[in-house]
Amino acid sequence: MRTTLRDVAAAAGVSAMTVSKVLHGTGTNVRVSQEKADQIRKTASELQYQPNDLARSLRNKRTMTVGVVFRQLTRLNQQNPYFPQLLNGVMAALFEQNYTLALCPKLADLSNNGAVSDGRFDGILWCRPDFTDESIQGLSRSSVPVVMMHTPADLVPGLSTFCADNETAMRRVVQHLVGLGHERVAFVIDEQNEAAAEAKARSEAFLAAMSDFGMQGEICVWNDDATGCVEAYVGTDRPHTAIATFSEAFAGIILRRCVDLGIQVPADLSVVGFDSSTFCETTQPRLTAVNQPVEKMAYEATLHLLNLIQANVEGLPKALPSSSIYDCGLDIRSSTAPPALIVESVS
Amino acid sequence: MRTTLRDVAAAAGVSAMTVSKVLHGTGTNVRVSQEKADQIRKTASELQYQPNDLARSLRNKRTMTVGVVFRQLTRLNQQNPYFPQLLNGVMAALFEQNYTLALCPKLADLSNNGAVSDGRFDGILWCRPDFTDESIQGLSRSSVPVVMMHTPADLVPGLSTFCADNETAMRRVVQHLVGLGHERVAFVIDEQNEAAAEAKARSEAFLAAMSDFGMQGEICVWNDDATGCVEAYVGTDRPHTAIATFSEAFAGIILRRCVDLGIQVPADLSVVGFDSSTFCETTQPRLTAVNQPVEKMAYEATLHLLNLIQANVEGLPKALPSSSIYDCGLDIRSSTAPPALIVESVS
DNA sequence: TTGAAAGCGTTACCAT
DNA sequence: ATGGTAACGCTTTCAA
Repeated sequence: MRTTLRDVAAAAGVSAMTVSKVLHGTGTNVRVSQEKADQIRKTASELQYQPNDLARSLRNKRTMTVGVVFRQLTRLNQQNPYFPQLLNGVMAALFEQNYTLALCPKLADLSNNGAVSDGRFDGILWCRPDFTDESIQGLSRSSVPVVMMHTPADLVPGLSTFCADNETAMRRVVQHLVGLGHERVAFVIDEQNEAAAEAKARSEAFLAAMSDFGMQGEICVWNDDATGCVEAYVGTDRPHTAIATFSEAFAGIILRRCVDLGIQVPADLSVVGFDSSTFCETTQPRLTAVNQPVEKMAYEATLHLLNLIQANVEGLPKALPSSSIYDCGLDIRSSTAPPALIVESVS
Repeated sequence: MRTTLRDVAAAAGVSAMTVSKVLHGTGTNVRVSQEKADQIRKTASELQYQPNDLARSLRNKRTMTVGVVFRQLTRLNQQNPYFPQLLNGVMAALFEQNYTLALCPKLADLSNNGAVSDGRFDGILWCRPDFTDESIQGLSRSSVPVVMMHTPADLVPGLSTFCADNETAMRRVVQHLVGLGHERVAFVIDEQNEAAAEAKARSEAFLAAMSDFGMQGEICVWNDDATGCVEAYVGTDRPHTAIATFSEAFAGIILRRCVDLGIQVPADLSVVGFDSSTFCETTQPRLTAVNQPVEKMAYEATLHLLNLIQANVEGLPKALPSSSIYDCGLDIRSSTAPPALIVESVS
């Protein structure tokens, strides 16, 4: 049996609330004599009293814990630096304010229908942007603050969003590729990300940018092991001379695929990734990629969440949701070059 | 005001406990008619009822959350793969059993004196092996299961430990270096890890192994930016021809330091790291290192913890603590070589 | 098959 | 300056 506040109170010959005041000192209105306070602390220590945080949280409606729901439970590894970057930002913001970080894949289960607020968390950072209409509803009804990462503005009513400027980013990609002389360009999405909110945003931005240059882009969805590479690019009559991808990690997979299939990058095919981390320096060839400041975004999103929580606690009225858009530059490396030869001109 | 179980009960015209049974169905002994059950579920959904997990956990004494206390709050990055590896193992074990992972630097605060069990966690994985006598006491008194990583057996009475076989590992390091012809070898610990439980273990193992070869090893503690390199290794009259380090990350720092100072590795100095991850492939030169299976250890330690939790829940008697020792091979790469020239023979 | 009441451990309010 | 009482939201006896 664990010792409770009451045990301490009994042992010290005072009431439970006196002990509570002394040990957790919320009270301004309640004063305890120094003498008694010392006695209580001594007794608590002798009895090895451990306050039950669950009970405290239940009363205080405060857990000092933030839940992070991530898109996909991937392993942390060099091939996919996105998740570590995200966590770095979140941890930096959380830990300096003594919050606990909870990783809960269970919440990400969409069968939950966005049932997100169950008292365990003071706030939620939602990094899983593929949702259904149902989960969108659930999210916007949440009784605890929710902040969305990688979500275009106004997709989820009432919630603040932190998102890349996909329009400008894709425009830069297209500009770069077209500037190199490419005319047949595809935007390739890995199956895993097909349902992501940003997949739509980037696809549309890509098509629009291509169209502005008087060209027609193509959207492809490929299997997670880039089977599409095999299907479409064996032989010399390749449908595109350049492809942009939804993620850095997927671009990496494609590069390896190209090696397998004897496709020369960038001579035969130019490849552009999304998210430009140190990983891009390690690929063969080094990967040209859109530079999304994931860590910064995560840090600022978390900070924003903490502010919302604070406002919530202080009973302030709900602030209006904000949309933060992050400009993303294009880091040009070695995986893009002019098309080697015009196999067939577009007339 | 959030809707509670009672609101649902009132709306459905039944009692609170009936609702509880229907929605969380613990009861074998209590039966509710299908009709009423459906009605209750319908009402709950209409009212957007969200069970409060805090209250449930308080009653059930179960949070389905495991706290991970780590040694040092470092950023996740390529230069220090230890933490990602650890998390991979922990997550794999936890998430497949639907547990939530909590990262709580607050608990790591030693001022806590090992006050570790506050109801929020069903169990704790302690990856912060530098502790005081006081915290050791606190840990072994914990009312929830605690499993120790990186802790030599029998250091904390009553707790299961998962630890590298430091003795064999250091012996292998010494054997390799001595085999190459080195006679003046140091084991270098970064300040940050000076208090780690394994620092002592590895130091002693190193000295013993050296002694077995009839040589006297030296233990050095260096500043985290390897200032020791500057102090001791500028000029040609270097005290050692080879150094082994406490960690892979620190070895990386030393390698960069050597570049700054014009020390050739491995010609002037051989360097051996601890923990052999992909990082060792990226250093210049590639780093010879002890191969500690961090992810595997973390996975198995977490699994063990979950078993302890399960036993705890089922009211089984406390199992005897176990000590798991992991054999660590030496991955020989390019940072070790025979000493270039004997500057001064040892008589 | 169902309900009432008592608690889990803590804290807030209102007395004294 | 201190104590009694109620409540946070849920579940578990026990009784009907």
